[in-house]
Amino acid sequence: MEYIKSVNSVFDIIAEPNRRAILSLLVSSRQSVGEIERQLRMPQPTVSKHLRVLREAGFVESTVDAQRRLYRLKPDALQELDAWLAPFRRFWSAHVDALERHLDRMDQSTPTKRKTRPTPTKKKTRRR
Amino acid sequence: MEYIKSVNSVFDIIAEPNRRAILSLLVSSRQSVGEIERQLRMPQPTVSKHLRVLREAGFVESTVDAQRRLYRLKPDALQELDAWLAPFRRFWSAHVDALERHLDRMDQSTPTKRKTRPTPTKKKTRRR
DNA sequence: CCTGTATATACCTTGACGCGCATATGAACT
DNA sequence: AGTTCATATGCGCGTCAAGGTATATACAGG
Repeated sequence: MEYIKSVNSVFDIIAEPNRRAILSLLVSSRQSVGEIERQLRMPQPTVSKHLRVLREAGFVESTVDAQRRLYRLKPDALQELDAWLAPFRRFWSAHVDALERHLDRMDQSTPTKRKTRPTPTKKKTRRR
Repeated sequence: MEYIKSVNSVFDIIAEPNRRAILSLLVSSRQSVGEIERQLRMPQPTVSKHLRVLREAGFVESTVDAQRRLYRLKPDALQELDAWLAPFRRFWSAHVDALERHLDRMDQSTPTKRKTRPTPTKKKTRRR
């Protein structure tokens, strides 16, 4: 009948590039299997298999539309990942703050070359 | 000499439970290899190999202290993951808002069974 | 009913990765 | 130098998951 799928954690799910592509596609709107197949240019069995994994892991859900199945994202799935990430977010934001303070001290101790950093208005996460 | 490790993306890195454990351990403070080995009860070669992967991927860096090597987190590494997550965060927060509005409407349309939801003071992320 | 379309599943192969074990490298100390 | 501690690396093995191909299921329309 059914074999035990050992793709357990959120991390295993999103480790697969094709699955990430599917998720990123579904975040904008719901899609049928054929639409995913064409947009991502991957063979249909591949799409179906990944969709099955995503479905059983609670990342997506499907509704039937005659022969088609429309897949859409389920909200909660990725929140576990977000939660895991939280401590690290605190960690690196602390470091960004330290860097900002350091640069601010640099700024006022070297009055040459102004205009390098505009006034730090809001505390914003720095792009890599 | 050196063989190319095909563990490329951030997602592959954190797909490994032991690596996640190491990262979670390092988020609080820097640790030596031996300390990691003992705290996580994993054989030393395993620790060293995972640390190598993490180091080459830019997640950690090491400083030498005599025979020991102290490993610490590098800030920026996980931000790529955070960035990838952003669209989904928008997606699910929209859904949480919709749910809240729905529940609020439920609340005032069914005056029976009060006390189930206390007054929605601040907009807080809902636990899974 | 038969045919085309849409999606799912079964089987097989292959390759990657993690582990265990042994060993190498290197530093400190006697 | 020899020994011990700390860490890194090389090798062989087993496992597991992804991909390809073929096939099954299911629905729609003539």
